[in-house]
Amino acid sequence: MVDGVRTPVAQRTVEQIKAMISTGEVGPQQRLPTERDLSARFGVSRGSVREAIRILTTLGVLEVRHGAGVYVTALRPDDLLEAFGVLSEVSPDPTLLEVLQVRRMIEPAATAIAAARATDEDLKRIGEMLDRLEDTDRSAEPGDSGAFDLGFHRGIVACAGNATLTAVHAGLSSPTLNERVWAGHDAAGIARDLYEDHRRILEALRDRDPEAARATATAHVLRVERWLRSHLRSVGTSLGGEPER
Amino acid sequence: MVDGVRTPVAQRTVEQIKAMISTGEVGPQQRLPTERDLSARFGVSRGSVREAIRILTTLGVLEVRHGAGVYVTALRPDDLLEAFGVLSEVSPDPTLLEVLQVRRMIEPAATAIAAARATDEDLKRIGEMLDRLEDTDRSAEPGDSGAFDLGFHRGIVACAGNATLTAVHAGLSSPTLNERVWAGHDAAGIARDLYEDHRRILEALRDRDPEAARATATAHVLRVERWLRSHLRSVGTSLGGEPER
DNA sequence: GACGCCGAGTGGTCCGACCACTGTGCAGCA
DNA sequence: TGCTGCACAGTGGTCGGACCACTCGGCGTC
Repeated sequence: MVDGVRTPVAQRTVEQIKAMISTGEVGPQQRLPTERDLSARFGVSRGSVREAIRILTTLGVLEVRHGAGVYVTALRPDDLLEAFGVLSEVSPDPTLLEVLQVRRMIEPAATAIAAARATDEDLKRIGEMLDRLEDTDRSAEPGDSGAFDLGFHRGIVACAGNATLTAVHAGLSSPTLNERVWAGHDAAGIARDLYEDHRRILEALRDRDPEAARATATAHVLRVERWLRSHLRSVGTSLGGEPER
Repeated sequence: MVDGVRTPVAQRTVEQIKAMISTGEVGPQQRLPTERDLSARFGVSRGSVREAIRILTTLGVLEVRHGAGVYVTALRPDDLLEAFGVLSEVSPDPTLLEVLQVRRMIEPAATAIAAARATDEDLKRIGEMLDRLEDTDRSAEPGDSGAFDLGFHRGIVACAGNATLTAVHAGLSSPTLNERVWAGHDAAGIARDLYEDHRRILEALRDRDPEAARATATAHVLRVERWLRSHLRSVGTSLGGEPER
């Protein structure tokens, strides 16, 4: 048995754990043997088992509960796409435009679906999110404002009832990305425009008007995109800024 | 409900490394300090640094070369979304419908953009892909057919010139997922319809007609989606769709 | 019966050692 | 001179054991 290829232990362990899942030895939501048991079972060190678990955790397949054990997730799209967010955290600025372009494709469609599907509680929750957004927009620092802006849009997308869509959208609109887009937007004076956009979107949702929802959402993303484009052009290429020299 | 500072060391290390990247201390393609150096610099054990590196490697941010060092990837969207594929490997069938719904949002828009941007070589390449698809469709096994189908659609999306979009689309149309959708489609006899769809899309692209491109692409995805829905229903699955949380 | 403490078991972290691989520079050869 | 080949230093890969932090369930108290 000459195996010419030398497979890293951690990688092999990943495969073994995945096999345990796909063979049904442990199902979704169920608990995995302890790290020490797996270590003995696979004949590798505990550290290697931990690295394998780290990988699968990052991929959204496993979930670790300190002191309680390692569990298989429900394997839903939102579990598996959670890691997706790094994209918007480390990508260079031009990528932000690409991301917005993708959002321009999915957010209007999602908003249209939401207009047809949202329950009264959904609308109430989204409305409250918007109220808080406007409150903090006037009083607190822009950081909080961004969080509620995020909540507003995510709440709408969630109403579309498509977990995959929700997860993809979440990845394209992480807090970090939002922050990078809006850094200094208060001074730019387009806050009022955004305020108006949000209100119109909410009205369209309340009217249960998919077409209006699509149109208002499109206009909104387009406004952000255009603003970002001109902004990037004006400041050049200062990604993440240079902190203290 | 004050959130304490109980941040795990490994997680914090991930943030610190990400910070090194986003501040530009280490750029794309560049080499990171050694594990031992990072260990000393962050004041954590080498094992924890390794776990952090594992996470970032899984996310496509870092790349490890045994004996040579740890490097930052090009940070292109396709690097960062490489791990995206797990979605289609372990997700339950109803997720496939969700995925197609998302594709219905982005693929028509992408095709429309492609119609306006595609070069002659692009069109030539896509046309050849389609020829090969039809050839294998008639002669070889459906597996190859799926590969060319994938190539056709990916080629179109790539013409849109948005790497993020390309990567997202790739994640939503991995070979594994494609295979699951089309398992048995030859027997279902809709191959001819798809053939027709593809030809119309290509014609729209050649006409540089964005609206036609959008319409034909929409019709195509819609056909696939409808086919899959009826197929899933026949085996007793139903579309989930109730929003979580 | 309800409350609260405590200990066993689990993951989290650290340390130090050694193995496996890579790249480089020097010595030896043609 | 020019190239080849090997040794070495540096890097990631793996290991084992030790201890810390957290969870949870059982036992005692009230």
